[in-house]
Amino acid sequence: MSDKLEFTQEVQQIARISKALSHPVRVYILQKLSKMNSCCYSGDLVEEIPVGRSTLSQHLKELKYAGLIQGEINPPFIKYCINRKNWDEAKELFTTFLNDNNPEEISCDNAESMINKSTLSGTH
Amino acid sequence: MSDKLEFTQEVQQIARISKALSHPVRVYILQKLSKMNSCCYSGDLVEEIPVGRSTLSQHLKELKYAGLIQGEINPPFIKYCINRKNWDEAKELFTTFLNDNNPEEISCDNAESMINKSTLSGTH
DNA sequence: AAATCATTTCGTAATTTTGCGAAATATTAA
DNA sequence: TTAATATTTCGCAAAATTACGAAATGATTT
Repeated sequence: MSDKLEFTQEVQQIARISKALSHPVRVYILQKLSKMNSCCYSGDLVEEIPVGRSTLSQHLKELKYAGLIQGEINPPFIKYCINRKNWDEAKELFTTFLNDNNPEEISCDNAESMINKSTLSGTH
Repeated sequence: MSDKLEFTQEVQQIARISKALSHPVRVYILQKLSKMNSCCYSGDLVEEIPVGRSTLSQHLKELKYAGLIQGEINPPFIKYCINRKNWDEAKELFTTFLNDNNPEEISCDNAESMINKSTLSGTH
């Protein structure tokens, strides 16, 4: 009851992948690459994305680290592609996470003791 | 061709939601809340999650700001629930993003000029 | 060998995130 | 009114993220 828990692999993986998806540049790259069978030169990307070359390189590195993309070398160019296997795994992971709802079940302890509820506004 | 682009609403929204999902504590909370019709006291959560009360409060605030949860007041308790409407919107958004692949189509410019490709290892 | 080219790594700075304890807030109980 | 309770806000520190230009890397062309 009062034991702190270790997060499951699933929770940690979703957090890790979400972190990779937490920047517009990286979402854009993934959106583009996931739609193509082929790959993109970093040089092609830098022309359409409003960041410098070294910054783009960092974002690509992060996506590579997260396993979502992979590179292919053809010097002096480097092409990046979606890592289909991991992309499909991410797809599976998010689909489960987002759809595994049981809105009928009530599982929270003190759930029934709620009276006089008033909805909070969602301000910040 | 060389014009820098503004990111679409879709790309920005996915990045924003992903940021909210980019921490295990927040993923855990959402996983739990999305599975219940009811809500959770912050006090219930702090017993199972390995962070202090003020830190938990901050995570809840972020999820509230992202629109994924909402609070209900029953002083001195505050219950948090999933914001079903926005949760379903997020579901829709990610489903589209993750499944809108066209692995057959080749759309990258210099795509055909690749020879001698060798796969990069996914190290960091 | 020297120049060129695409990309990455390095060094650095600004900003954001994460975490905690102490203090503040707001309601209920004594 | 005072004490107790649950949660949030504040102040702060450590760490991570984001961004850029300059320098380094690695391969090709002259």
